[in-house]
Amino acid sequence: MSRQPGSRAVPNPAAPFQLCSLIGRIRAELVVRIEQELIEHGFELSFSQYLALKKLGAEGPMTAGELARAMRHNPGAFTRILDKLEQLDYLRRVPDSTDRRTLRIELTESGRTLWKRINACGERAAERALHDSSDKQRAQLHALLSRVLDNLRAED
Amino acid sequence: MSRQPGSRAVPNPAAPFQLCSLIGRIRAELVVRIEQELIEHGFELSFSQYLALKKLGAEGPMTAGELARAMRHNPGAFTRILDKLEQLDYLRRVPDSTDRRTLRIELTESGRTLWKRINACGERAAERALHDSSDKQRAQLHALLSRVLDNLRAED
DNA sequence: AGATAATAGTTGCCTTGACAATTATTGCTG
DNA sequence: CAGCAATAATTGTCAAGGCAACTATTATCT
Repeated sequence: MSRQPGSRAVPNPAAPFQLCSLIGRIRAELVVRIEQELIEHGFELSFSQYLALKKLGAEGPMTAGELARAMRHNPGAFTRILDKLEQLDYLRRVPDSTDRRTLRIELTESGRTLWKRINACGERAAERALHDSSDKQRAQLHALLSRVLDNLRAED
Repeated sequence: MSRQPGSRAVPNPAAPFQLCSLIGRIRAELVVRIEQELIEHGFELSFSQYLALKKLGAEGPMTAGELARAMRHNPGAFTRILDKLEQLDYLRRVPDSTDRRTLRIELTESGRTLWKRINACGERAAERALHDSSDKQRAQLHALLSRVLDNLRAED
């Protein structure tokens, strides 16, 4: 093996900034870090379940469709995530009084306490990623990434 | 629906910079953009197949294991990706002369021409993401993200 | 009002990827 | 050199997610 895949990339002006590769790797590492944190603290949650609880806790009750769209998850797969979390008694599907098609998804009491604790797992992972970045650098990164996201979401 | 999930996040100093969420969304958007580009140009490739061809084209022949590790793919799943690409005649599994366990993965001629064309798809997606960023900003972003990645990869 | 379109959620089917076990080969150690 | 550990790739099995079809309910249009 003659290469060192883990080392910082050599400066290569021809390569037009491998944004996709960097983003992909960071995301993968973030996911495994958060999953590790969850396991180490005794929470048996998949990453998707973690995301759903996090969103619900942060933004309060919402309909299943809203939550699925917020997580960029298709409704079919999402139903099953809700099934599991409801079965574990972390959330409830409450029928809406005005529209009998929709379901209001609420955290239960144990879901709410769980949320606070898994939230800390995510923050530890983010802090690991950013521990040597100053507030100014974090703000820069946030601004640059936000613009990238907006560009990617813009219609043609 | 009272929220506008697509709008820029409100400035919330309490939230410790949602790095994970931003990265996740950017990655998801990048993937769908590249897949769109591939489809629009008539290439029927999955994102993983695209990544494998891209890596092979950029770095030349390597063993299956090296390629799998470079893509952070486990060997089992990777064998099947190779199966398909070999079946489509984009690459060859060449036995190594010195170690009969390893396979040297090479692009075929048609794989090489395909590589050049799909590479352009990826670059268009990246350019869309960064079109309004200056060279200096791109360099900043690259530096900040590289440090984030290094931090995440560091052992405890 | 009645027909039709649109929306919310669920289910079935299929593909993709993760993990463990397996086979073949090579390196190491006494 | 024999025996054992390590490595490369493949295969089987399973869970997660995407997509399309379906049901129930609500909105729209004439």
